[in-house]
Amino acid sequence: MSSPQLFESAAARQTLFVEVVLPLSIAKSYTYRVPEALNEKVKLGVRVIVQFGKNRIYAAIVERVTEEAPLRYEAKYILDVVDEQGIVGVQQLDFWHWIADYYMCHLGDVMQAALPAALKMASETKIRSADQEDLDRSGLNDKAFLVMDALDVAGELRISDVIKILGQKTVFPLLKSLFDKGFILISEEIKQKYKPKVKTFFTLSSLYSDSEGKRLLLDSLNRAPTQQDAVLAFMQLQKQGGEITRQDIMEASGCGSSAITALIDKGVFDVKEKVVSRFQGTDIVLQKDFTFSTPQQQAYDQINEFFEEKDVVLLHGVTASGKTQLYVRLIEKALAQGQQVLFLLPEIALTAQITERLKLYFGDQLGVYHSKFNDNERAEVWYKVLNGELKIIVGARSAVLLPFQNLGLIVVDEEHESSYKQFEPAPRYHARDAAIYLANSYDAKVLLGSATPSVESFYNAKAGKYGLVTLSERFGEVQLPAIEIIHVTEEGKKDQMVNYFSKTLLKGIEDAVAQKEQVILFQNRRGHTPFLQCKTCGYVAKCVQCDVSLTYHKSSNLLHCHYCGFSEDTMQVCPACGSTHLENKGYGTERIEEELELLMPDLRIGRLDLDSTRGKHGFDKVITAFDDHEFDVLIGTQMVAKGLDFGRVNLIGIINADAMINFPDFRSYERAYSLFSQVAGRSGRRQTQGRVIIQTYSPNHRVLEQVVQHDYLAMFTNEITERKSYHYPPFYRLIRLDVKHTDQDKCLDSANKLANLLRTTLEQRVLGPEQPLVARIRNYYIQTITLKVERTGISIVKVKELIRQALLHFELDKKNSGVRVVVDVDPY
DNA sequence: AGCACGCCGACT
DNA sequence: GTCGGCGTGCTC
Repeated sequence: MSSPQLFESAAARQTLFVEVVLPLSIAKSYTYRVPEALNEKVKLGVRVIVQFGKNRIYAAIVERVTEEAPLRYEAKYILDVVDEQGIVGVQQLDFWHWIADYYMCHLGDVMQAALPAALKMASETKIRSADQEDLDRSGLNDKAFLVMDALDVAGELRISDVIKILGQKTVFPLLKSLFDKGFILISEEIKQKYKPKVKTFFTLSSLYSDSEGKRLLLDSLNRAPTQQDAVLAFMQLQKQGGEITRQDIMEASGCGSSAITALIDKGVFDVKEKVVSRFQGTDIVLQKDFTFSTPQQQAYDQINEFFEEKDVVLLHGVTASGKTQLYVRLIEKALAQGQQVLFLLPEIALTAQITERLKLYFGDQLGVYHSKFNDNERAEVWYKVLNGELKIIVGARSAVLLPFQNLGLIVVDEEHESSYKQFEPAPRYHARDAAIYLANSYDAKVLLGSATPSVESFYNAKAGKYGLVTLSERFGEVQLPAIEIIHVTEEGKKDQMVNYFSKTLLKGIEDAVAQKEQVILFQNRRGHTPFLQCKTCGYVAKCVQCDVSLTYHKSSNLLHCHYCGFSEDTMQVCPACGSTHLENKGYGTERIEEELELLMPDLRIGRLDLDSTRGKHGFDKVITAFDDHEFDVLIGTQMVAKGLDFGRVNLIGIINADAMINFPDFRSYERAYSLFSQVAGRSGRRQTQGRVIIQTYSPNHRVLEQVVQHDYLAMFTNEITERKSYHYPPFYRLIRLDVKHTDQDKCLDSANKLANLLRTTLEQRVLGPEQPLVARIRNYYIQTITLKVERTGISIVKVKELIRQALLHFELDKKNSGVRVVVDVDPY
């Protein structure tokens, strides 16, 4: 028997291999060999530097460490190990696998979505002149000469720079020949993008720590009054305690930066660098002392009771019923047990208001995470979640992918929101559903909250799969708003319409503003005019690469495509027939704003849509301005519905309800119901009853009746019967396959082939192909195949396996080459 | 995702 | 004849 020492050294000499996840959309998994010197360093979840392909270098994540050498090929060596500790744990890796499996995408896709860019690291190939003076350049051709000239000037060039300089794509052979001849050096440089933020702090040299020293110091500076001031200011600051920066001293003394530099040179100040957080500490006092109302207390008790036996509880609470306070208490409870909490919100938009409220309660234990944050900030949150420094994360969809350690609770607020689903690119995951899986793996609990739960969640609750808790009383006895329906056609006949505004709505706005109240107008369409049509020949301005009409935007004075971002100059003359009779058809938020300005010139109007809220704080600015009563009226798209509380809003106008209701999708009624209810919920928060005016062409539509009656249950019952008879979720699962190609015929042809392939095994579950609403985007024609899969009889795993097989067959057929297939599981 | 390889049309 | 276009296939 060998001694432990001997055994250990034998292990160290063992050849190790690592299976890694590359940040690429690739189906295969790759194995690298570990140089002996790095044996101790390779661990699950650490990043390793690997060369992949000829000259590309990536930071990959170790998924498995093994002693088995790959049989079919010689493994390349890993070049280095980046991290001491894994930046993801076993649970994250398992979660990544689940997402890749369930949503039918590659592990690399999930890695791409999960890691902040700063942790992904990029390889940048750089070239440099070899500085060999004796080499004769006269034999070089023009292009090579150009490259060398540029290198003399710049010193260093990236390959992409060379491509620009030469104006051609293939530069590699040229660079290779230059390299072979010894003219240049090619270096592969990995740079770590994440840099911690460092601040410089000042302390007084230890020579002057006692009062005698201080006196001598000040005396010695008699002939340098500015420096003397600086030192005095510093001493003053020191008394207040805390860290002192150059900025602080400059502000307190009024001296410049040079005086301080001089003092550093004299050895008066010691400087030390310290890594600081990018997030400002909150000095806000925590307000922990609120008390529940009786219904809140009951709901709280019920939730906890359900959590004893169920993993998920749905909290159905009408707007303003005080859900946030329930969340706060539940979060506190999880924190008390030393657990982490994830609080999901549907959109960046929402975070500002709720985050502020939660920050009031939880201070620095709380971190915020969403896509509008810059990479360094995101990487910082990542590390703090990993090491447990942050206990609560408030974030949008991608926050479920953070490396939690001991998750105890996930709150999914506004769980019905469709923005929890990612559509482009893969992974096309639903954050609410993924959260439920994730919670299960941590043995954590999930609380879904909504005033208008999604039909699936409510069904699950009714079926007993989730606990169901209802909060039906509005906090502080606020009444539900009174909702009026305006029949646009009838009003038009009675001459009661002014363009798109009914006189009732205009009068309502006038009255509200006279009472110093505010108004929100909802029109779910951005831009000015959704399409421009020639009155003479019927020509419509269309996007060159998509099958959609271009929307005129007044702010930019351009025609924009909302699908691909294309824009072009607007026209005065019809390009088809030369007629000048161009008609503006339809209304977007900009046009509503414009016409309202004309009708009521004294009104202060603000706009809230994608265009008016660009930039990190764009949304907050508009919201704050409205909250400060800088506007009387806020015109917006569905952004205005997202759970914002404004004290002075008492009238809501929905300009045109029909577009939403008649949208061709199985969820359109459900969506319309929740959107209208959420919008309506913005009115009448304080003493008075709010008022909602809905303009429509179909006043008797059942959804509108249900909105007026505030009857969620009626909507649910209706929907659930329809879903059952037409084979939709929650009774059937949907999987959508989009077939895309630049050639319309080939697209249809291949789509038919794929559908037939699928039908051989999945039979009548396969529907289509059919042309989607927008048949071409970015020059790609699209055909859609939909699978409806029953919940019993066949396992979803089996179905996905059959789809994978069909896709494999499909790709083997050369005739389908160049055709892209996008799979979307639960495409809603 | 890149990037090389390979096969076709428009020019020095 | 070659340059450079794009389609196809591979990367441990």
